[in-house]
Amino acid sequence: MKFWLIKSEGDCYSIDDLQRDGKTPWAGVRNFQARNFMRDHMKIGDLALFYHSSSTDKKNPNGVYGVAKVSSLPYPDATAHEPKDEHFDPTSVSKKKLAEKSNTEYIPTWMLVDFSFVKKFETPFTLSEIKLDPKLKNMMVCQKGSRLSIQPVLEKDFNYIVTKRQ
DNA sequence: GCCAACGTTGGC
DNA sequence: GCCAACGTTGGC
Repeated sequence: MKFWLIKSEGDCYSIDDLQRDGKTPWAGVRNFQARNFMRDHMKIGDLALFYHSSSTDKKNPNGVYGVAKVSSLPYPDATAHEPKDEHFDPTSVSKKKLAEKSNTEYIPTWMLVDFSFVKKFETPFTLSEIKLDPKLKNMMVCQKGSRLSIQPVLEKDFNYIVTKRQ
């Protein structure tokens, strides 16, 4: 079993949205490294820290707001082929057309997994808290310029953060 | 709103 | 295959 950190902009899709929905497809990831983690390394039951990024609201600082769980096998991200979608990817569409024309198998560019709600922390474990804690100094998320929206997390770091919020 | 970091694209 | 240009992320 592995552990992850998944980022979402809090005012775009928050832990509250996930709690309400119960489960959601993690659509819109358009970074190969992040996709590879979902497609090649996640297993059903893996746990992830749910991180809110890019907050401008002081009342909702950036940080870990709760826990989510991988709840599906990887499958194609349909939003990549929806022209109206924010994350529409014309390159992936032409790849599909080319495959159909040449009668070869189409391998979807973008794959995702579903995440289901596990818990919401009573108080978020903020980014500044992570940065101040020497035990967490190696976490990817607190390193400068770390833009990766899906990151692997060490089990000890995962447990440390979750335990501190129980 | 600014800007550093960094992934991706495209010309050569 | 290099690298400049460009777009996006995300912290501040």
